[in-house]
Amino acid sequence: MNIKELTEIVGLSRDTIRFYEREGLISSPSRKSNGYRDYDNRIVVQLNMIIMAKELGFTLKEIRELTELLYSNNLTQSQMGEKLLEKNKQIEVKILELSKMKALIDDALKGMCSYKDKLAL
Amino acid sequence: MNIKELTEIVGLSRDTIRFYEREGLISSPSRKSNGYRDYDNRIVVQLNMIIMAKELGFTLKEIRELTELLYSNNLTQSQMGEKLLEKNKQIEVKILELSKMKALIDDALKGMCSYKDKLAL
DNA sequence: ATAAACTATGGACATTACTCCACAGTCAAG
DNA sequence: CTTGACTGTGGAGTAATGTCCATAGTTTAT
Repeated sequence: MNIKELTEIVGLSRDTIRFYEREGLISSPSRKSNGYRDYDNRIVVQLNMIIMAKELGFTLKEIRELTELLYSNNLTQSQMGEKLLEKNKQIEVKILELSKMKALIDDALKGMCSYKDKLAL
Repeated sequence: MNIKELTEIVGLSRDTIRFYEREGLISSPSRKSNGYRDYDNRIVVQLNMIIMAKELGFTLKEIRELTELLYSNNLTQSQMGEKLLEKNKQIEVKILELSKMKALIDDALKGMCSYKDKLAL
């Protein structure tokens, strides 16, 4: 598919997709005979992953590292396992922090009269 | 307390703290007679909240909105409730997305475990 | 009283992550 | 064959989020 169609599917701009390509977050797609980029369907999943990860506070650099990891062949199993475990731990921390924030807001909603005390201790 | 002590407690630089003050994420502390900022303990909780929220992908603008919300007096209960519910929904989405990412990584790790004899973790 | 460590301010600089622009080639419709 | 929508490239511009610097006043220890 052309880049236009891809932008409509994933909701990223042409420039952003090209930017991610330059930055190595996605691999360069094959080109048609006219030089146009020609994407296949796997790119959609990859870009949605990137969008999600960004919303969760991962930087592009971290995302690049993680995807390189998931697609890489030149790491030993133990190197990869180590890094994946590390990422997993990071994610667990984030989930915990979100739960805390959610509890805070839930509390605020529950007892809105005394909401200030929750934050200001 | 002076700003130096605060930087040591929360792990943010002097400049960052001053930046957050300029940006309205934290309110201006009172000053000593010599002009030095004089922080009380509540600032520690506030800054830790900000750090957490940032790690979770909230922008400073969003964080400012949320804290303004929590400290505001000029909102009706229903306006506030509405916004808090909205934030809560945002957080739930983030938790869901993190769970998805975790599942993905867990899968990758699981797949590797079929080769666990070779793993030296 | 001097040095070392701390504080203040305003403004310049840096990085990340886009976003826009100018200019040019390609393609499909009328 | 022209027009409009699409694509390509390289490079400039922008917003968010800090970070650094020059200059100057204050405090504490020796």
